Amino acid sequence: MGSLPRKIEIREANQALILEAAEKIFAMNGFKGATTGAIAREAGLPKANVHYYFKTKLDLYREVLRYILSDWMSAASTFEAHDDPAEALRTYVTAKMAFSRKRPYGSRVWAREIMSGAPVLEEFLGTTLKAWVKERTGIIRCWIRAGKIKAVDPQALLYMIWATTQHYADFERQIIILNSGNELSESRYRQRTRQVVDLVLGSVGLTSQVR
Amino acid sequence: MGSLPRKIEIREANQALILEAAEKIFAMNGFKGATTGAIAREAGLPKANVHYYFKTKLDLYREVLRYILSDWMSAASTFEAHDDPAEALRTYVTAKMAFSRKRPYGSRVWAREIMSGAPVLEEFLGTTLKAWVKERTGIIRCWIRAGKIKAVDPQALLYMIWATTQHYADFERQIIILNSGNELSESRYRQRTRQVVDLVLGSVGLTSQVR
DNA sequence: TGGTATCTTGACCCAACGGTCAACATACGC
DNA sequence: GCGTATGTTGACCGTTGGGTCAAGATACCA
Repeated sequence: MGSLPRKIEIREANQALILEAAEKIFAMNGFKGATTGAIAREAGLPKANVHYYFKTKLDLYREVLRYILSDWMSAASTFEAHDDPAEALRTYVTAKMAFSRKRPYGSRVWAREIMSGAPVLEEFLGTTLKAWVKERTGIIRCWIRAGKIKAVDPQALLYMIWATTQHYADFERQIIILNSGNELSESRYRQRTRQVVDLVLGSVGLTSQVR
Repeated sequence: MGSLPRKIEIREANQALILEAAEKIFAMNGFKGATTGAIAREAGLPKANVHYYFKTKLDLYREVLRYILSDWMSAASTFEAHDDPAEALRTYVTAKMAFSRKRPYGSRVWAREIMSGAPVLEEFLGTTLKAWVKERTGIIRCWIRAGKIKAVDPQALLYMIWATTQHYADFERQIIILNSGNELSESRYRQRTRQVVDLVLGSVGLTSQVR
């Protein structure tokens, strides 16, 4: 199948397998609570094999976070795709909701890392994310000065968007239980995404055009 | 000092000491990641003493959750304190923000429990909380029918309020790092509380009277 | 086909874990 | 003061944890 040497194929396939298993186990139990044995079991490999591809548990954890970060940043980049605040916010919130749906484990690993004091993500938060926030709050301030949206605190708005969208990943279990044990269907989730968009737009004084 | 027998005094004081320490350690590392040794160290007691007051780690964990729940429910009860939606929402959001400020560890233990699949809280969520949500969404639907607020999805609104207010406890570390390493001062936090209230009111079409 | 680099794995090591226990200390009713 | 119930603690136990290793299997190049 693949044209590249089989050895490399195997290596990448196994690494991906382990990373995916690790993301799930770390999401479930956090860094300290996760065991390399559980990760190996989840991946269907012997423990020693996990340690062959990733020297230590911390190395593996760092790799998982790096993997999540790349997806997070690509959702983040949708923010400035539009000039119009309504369109920009709608696109961003929709992208974040999609991320929560597609990678709930990733979101939970992130949340647990922060709750543990962000020992690994500290540097990223203090540099890349901080710069991102500064830029984005600048854009929001522009919108306010231009009278395009209500005068809200940009950071409070950003945090509300993060919190609300990530809630659907991090608290998925709670949402399911409150929904009588049923997962939100694909169509219900799309509907909910629209409702969240409407709430966010409403919070800055923009009424959704559809209604 | 105390008029009640010293033995009981000692017992309650030690239990409270251990519970507080446990809440912090569980918040930091989750159930599996936390160790009874770490809890004992945090409480300034030998490990065996912790096991004297709480038979197993799971017992202690359950007790910590029960302790948190009582505070959570008292914040929840502020919801129906007012007839006017603006006043009710303001009061509720303010109470939840105060809870996040006062008991950040409790909020994080809750979050971690849910992310682990809610093995212990499952029953509470499926009964008490579910009933609470049903009642509250009913109230919100009333407001909508009466034309007092915009027609938003009640559950989506509730989840947004939970997510946003709990974000200030669960992601405290991230917020601090994004704030150049400084905690939000008491006055900044009060200001932020008002900003969050404004966003929530805005999302349902109510403009804060103050502005 | 033979040699080398990479992959696979059961067995193993030691530290740390949750939990127990027996010996001792303290408080309190009598 | 004396006996008993409660509180305190270092030492200990069996298990599980992260990580290692050496011996074998597999893929690749010449």
